Amino acid sequence: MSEHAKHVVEIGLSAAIVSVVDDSPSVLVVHTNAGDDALPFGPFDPLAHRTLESGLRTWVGEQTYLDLGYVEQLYTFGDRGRHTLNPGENARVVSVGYLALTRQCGESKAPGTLWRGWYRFFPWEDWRDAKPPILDAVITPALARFVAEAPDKASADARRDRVRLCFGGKDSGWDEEKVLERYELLYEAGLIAESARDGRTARDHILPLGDRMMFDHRRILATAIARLRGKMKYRPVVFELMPPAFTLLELQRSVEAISGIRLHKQNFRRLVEDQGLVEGTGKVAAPARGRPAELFRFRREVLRERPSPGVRLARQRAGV
Amino acid sequence: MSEHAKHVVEIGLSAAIVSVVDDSPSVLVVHTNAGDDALPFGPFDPLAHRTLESGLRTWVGEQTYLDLGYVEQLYTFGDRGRHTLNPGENARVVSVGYLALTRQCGESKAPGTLWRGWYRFFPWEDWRDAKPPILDAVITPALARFVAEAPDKASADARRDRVRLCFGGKDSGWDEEKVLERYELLYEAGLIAESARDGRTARDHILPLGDRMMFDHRRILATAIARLRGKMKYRPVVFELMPPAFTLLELQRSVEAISGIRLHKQNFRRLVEDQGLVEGTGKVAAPARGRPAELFRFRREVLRERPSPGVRLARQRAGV
DNA sequence: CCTATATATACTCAAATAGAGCACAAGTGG
DNA sequence: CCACTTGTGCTCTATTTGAGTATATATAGG
Repeated sequence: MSEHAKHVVEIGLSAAIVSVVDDSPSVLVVHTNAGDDALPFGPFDPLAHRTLESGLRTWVGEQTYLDLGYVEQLYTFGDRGRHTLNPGENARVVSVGYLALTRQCGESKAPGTLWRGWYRFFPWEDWRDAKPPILDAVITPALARFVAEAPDKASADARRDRVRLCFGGKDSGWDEEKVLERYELLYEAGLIAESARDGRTARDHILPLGDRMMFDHRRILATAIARLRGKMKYRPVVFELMPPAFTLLELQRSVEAISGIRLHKQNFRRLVEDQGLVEGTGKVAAPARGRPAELFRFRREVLRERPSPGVRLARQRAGV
Repeated sequence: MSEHAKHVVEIGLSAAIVSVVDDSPSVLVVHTNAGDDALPFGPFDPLAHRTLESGLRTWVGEQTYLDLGYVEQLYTFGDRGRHTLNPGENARVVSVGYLALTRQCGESKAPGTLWRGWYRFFPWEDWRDAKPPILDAVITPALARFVAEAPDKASADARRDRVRLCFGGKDSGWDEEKVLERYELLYEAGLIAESARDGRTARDHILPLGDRMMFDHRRILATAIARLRGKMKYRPVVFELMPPAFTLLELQRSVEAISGIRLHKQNFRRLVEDQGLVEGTGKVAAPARGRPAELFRFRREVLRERPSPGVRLARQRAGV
């Protein structure tokens, strides 16, 4: 071994592979023996692959039979204690998280893997129907306790501000992009399963706040959701999740599914059409009920025309 | 060695440490024997450090005697051929790039390091005085050749669109955030020194387009500039580069230095003050010439009040 | 002292964008 | 036909952004 042996680590690649099925944004998970879901992950072999991304595409293709369309690097995590199976074990794994989008859905063809709606892991992130009840019922009181338990006043103030910025307050509303900030706050407040697993808090402090995942995979998924929610607005990435032809309502439902909020229908259409993101096909969809809608397709040309084409979110006020 | 030996790599941490001196955004570089500048970089020791960032902070502190304020991870590069010293050598280094901001400037106290204005590496990125002459003189004709040399029409169209999106065209203007896209285009078009070094193009194809750097460090720096130019707009990171008290013009000059464009003075002040980013100190600056300006300080409270406080760019039209 | 010049700061005005809603069209199932 | 559902066109207003005018306060030089 070389004198640099102590610096030697393994690179793990984790992928949040996302698809949208029936208005439900889903992520491909590996169901493990431990009971927890994990994101598909594999080692990076620097001899076999020229880039990290090509390494990722290869083993994802082999393991999941999926052909990834859009792939984007999220973040590289090196935290000890967040990636070890057993607390005693010395972690030498650095994991690079990726976001990948794919159109294919339905049952996963790979053994041991399945599609899971991502709000199972983040029930407080889905504001489409209403404010998620878990917020008032569980999270807000628990965070109020977290503020109250602060060692001194300055620390309490800081905690209070952080809670308000993450989860909104009287004046400030819900920011759907702060997925990671919210998860990290809950983790650091010692309220979720991973906090106890990583030895940050006592087991009886834990609340039932969504399903836990292996390693730091719930954190990677939070990063993925946040990135997708943000990116959607200035890059036409939603269309990676849509079939070749779709109605504007279907498109809107996908955007709503991802962002977790309801949009104003007319304004959504205006923004999408004014930006030249779609073009009509002339055909109409088979109407389940109601007036049949025109089928649209993505206009690839926008990528050349506009500097930052994306689906701006035209929020719909709650209760309308 | 374990059976995973083939997956074992070294992690290198590279940092673009940025400061602004006299309206010139600067980056700390290590002057190497090879003549090229390099970003400070060092190995990551997973046994000594719990996180990648703490590892970075430690050796940067040791090597440069700088106390880093703001630190942000940029991207993890694993490309073979972009990080090797010699083309024959088998790269087993994955480098994690970081952006760090620091107020301290003046001469660097660390031996072998010095501050360099970053536009030395990207002369086409500084539009403050005028459109950089290198664009019309060198870059535009070279890229026109790149388009003309495309193997077929579809490829030529794609190249033309890419050039226009990166460098602007008749209708679309200059997007100061596309630093990385522009660098990558020049690299892939085989026009810059690194392209030849990495064996992508012949040596006589290379044009004098800014100073080259070691490894993929110019790419990391491009990523850093792009990130900072973008982040500035929705996070108050500029203040990490400002002294405790400053005039609004000094603040504007710093923002202009980083973004590489001129701003509209009155609108800049309106945006900064309306957002509550600064508060007057009551004192006034010693006037070199002209009416003395009030000294302001950063209002830390905005971090608690506003969801995304940042310095919006109120562009000044060229020629005014 | 007066003027040219440079900077600071207040305020106005128009264009573009975003947010909310009304009205009506075109289908389905009873 | 009616109740209901979805689609589509259009209006109205508030806010934000982009650009410019006007005026205040300093220095330097004749």
